[in-house]
Amino acid sequence: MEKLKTFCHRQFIIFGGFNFEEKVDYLKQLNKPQALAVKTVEGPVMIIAGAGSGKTRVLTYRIAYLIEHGVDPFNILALTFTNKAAKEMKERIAKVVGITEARNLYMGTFHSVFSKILRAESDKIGFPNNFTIYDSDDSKNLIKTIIIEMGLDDKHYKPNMVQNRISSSKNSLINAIAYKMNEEIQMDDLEARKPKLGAIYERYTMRCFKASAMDFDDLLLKTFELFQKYPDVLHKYQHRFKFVLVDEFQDTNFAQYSIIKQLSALYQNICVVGDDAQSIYAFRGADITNILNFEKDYSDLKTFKLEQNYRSTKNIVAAANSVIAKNKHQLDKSVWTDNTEGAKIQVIKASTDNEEGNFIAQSIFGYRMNHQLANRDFAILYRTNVQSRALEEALRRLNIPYRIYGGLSFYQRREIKDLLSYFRLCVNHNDEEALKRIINYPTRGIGKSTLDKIIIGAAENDMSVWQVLENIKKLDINLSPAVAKKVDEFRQMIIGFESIVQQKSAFDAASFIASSCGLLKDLYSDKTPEGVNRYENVQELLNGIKEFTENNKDHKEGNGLPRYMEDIALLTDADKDEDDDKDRVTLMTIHASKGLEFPYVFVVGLEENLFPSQLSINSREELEEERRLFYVAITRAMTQLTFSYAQTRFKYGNLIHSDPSRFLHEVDEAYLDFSQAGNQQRIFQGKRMEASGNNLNSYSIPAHSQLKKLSISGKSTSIKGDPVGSFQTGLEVIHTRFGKGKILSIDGNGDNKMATIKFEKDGEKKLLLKFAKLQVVKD
DNA sequence: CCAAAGATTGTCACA
DNA sequence: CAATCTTTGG
Repeated sequence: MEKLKTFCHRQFIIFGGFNFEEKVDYLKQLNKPQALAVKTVEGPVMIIAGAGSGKTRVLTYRIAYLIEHGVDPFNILALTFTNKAAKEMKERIAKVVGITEARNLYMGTFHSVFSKILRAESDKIGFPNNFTIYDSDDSKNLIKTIIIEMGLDDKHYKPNMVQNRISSSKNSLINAIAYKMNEEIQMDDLEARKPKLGAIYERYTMRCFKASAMDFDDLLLKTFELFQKYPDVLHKYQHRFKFVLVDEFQDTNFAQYSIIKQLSALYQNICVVGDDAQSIYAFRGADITNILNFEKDYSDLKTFKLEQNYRSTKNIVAAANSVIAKNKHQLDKSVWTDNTEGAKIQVIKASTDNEEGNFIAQSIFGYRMNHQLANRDFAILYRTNVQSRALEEALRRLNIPYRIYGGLSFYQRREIKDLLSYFRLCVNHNDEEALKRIINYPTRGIGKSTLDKIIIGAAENDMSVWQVLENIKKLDINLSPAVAKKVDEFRQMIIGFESIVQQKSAFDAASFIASSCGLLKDLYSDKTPEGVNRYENVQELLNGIKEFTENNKDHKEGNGLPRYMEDIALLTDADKDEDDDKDRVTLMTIHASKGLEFPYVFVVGLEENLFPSQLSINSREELEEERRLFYVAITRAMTQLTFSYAQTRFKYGNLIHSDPSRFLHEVDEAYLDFSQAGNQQRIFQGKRMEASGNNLNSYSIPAHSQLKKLSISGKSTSIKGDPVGSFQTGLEVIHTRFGKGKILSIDGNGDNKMATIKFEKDGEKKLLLKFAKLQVVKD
């Protein structure tokens, strides 16, 4: 319980250190709106909580307040956005009301809470209680196989697109039947020349059912359907959860909102906490209008606004406000702070992504020295995960320890998924995706054509894939006896594993399976660095299982592998607690940083087409979401904020040029400090000229291959340097594309200086010296 | 059926 | 670039 997360460290010391005697005082620690929000416990309540306004504190104390006023923790449901948030809040509540009380709270993410309910009520919806939860890779694979099976072109029906379509339908509570019956949707699909989407959706649903599997979205959709179809079940949970609290309400989607409404319909003790300015998951179906609907759905709603920011300096708060003011769609609210003025936001300009990394690493090094800071005081936030690489290299060069959150999840790594697939298949034989993954890994002579035959056999006989294996001799699916024998051996191996799983602890079963299926040996024999790494990852997984086994020795539901699998299906690596006491710089995406705070924050890659993302600049809504994301990034910082951008950056192996992000211009200049930004001012001027009709777009050269070639040839100075002045008439030069040529004349000034060059091959060309990247021929 | 070489393609955030 | 899919020769 004492093991605290690095980021909440500070907050915890300030607000969390209550013991039992002190607990009476906690209300005095709250400001007026906070105290009201805590004490108004009956009826529907909405708390609009600005960034850093003590939202978690309010939620924590509200729950503590409920418990102290006689509410049984057993009757409280608190839904959070991440497992980690749930765990942390539980720890904080335990500090106030004691561990025994806190333990009975029902707290978790929507997905984890509803998966538990679905397992408990699985018979109602025709699923076994050991159903598998497909992650998005599993469902994408399945969708892809279905598209191919149906004889459709996967270039036209792109699996990713189909998956998104199905996912957003589910998030809007539209199941396959409703999808096919909805005329509007059918028209849309017809217009998009994708009339088979409904059929794919239907088949996908059927296949998941056959495999006893649910995807993430099913956990919501099926919970809703369960409650809708079985009023008695709903009634049970309504009585059970007399008080419902929802954190990060701005990020709930329609399905989640609908379930909350179902659950709280009887007592109406529903409290939602959120900030419309921090809604950053619309892409995943989150719907800001839930906040507006909430007012409509509950006429006696009481709304509280938390507007005092306790986290950041005046400068940071003001900068954030100046940015978010650009958004049209938002609730009326003004965040302010009593904190000190603080330093201005530093703006760093770098010529390349690598240089950006170096600047930031140096900057961290400098701050740390001058202000006696720890590594954990720093966070580097970026828009996309790929950006972490240059930063990592730079930090490593300066020996600054760091920790990356996100990226490829531990549980998504190939070797981990392989081993987990064995476990999954033991727990649920019908798990088609798990079976496909391991039936021939490690190789045992069951190739693609055999697998295809089995899958077709399953479809033709209306069976699960496993059932085909069970009846391999009876069914005539055209397998040679030798191959059929191999398949049967595989089946028997899994059955053998299953009996171990039933008898032994999770760790004993897991390590037995890992070694006897041949996976460990296969990885061990691979001595490449990646192979060694994979082996270590598997060991790490096994260590995790060992820990689980130890921790659950006395658990009433045992410490076997099936329970472990339920536990981890919905974990992300943000939930893995490891090395938290190590002092490291944090690297993460802005999305992952939501809810966290750091004294020193770097927001990097502030470039057009990166942040805001290229895919978001076409619609006002998407751009506003990007802006909210920027707002989230700014408001993570407590004392010092730094922005940075690079003029060139590698993307898919090509060097591309970038303009500074429009968001940089949206921050009121009064809060920015350009002294580190080189000729930043000139760039702003350039932008203005461009806007006023001068069409010479000097800051967006397309991704010329010349740039790349030149930088390889070692003349990187010419990218950021200023070679424009050194050319004169008569000089022999080499151009990377046009080859050798002679300068005939030069005209124009400064950045617009243009040379007329006669090339040996291509004749006369007029080139802007700034971009031509000419090399002088030396005799 | 398999491994290795070659071609293709994604192209943003996450439970 | 890197992950994934397809082709090819054994």
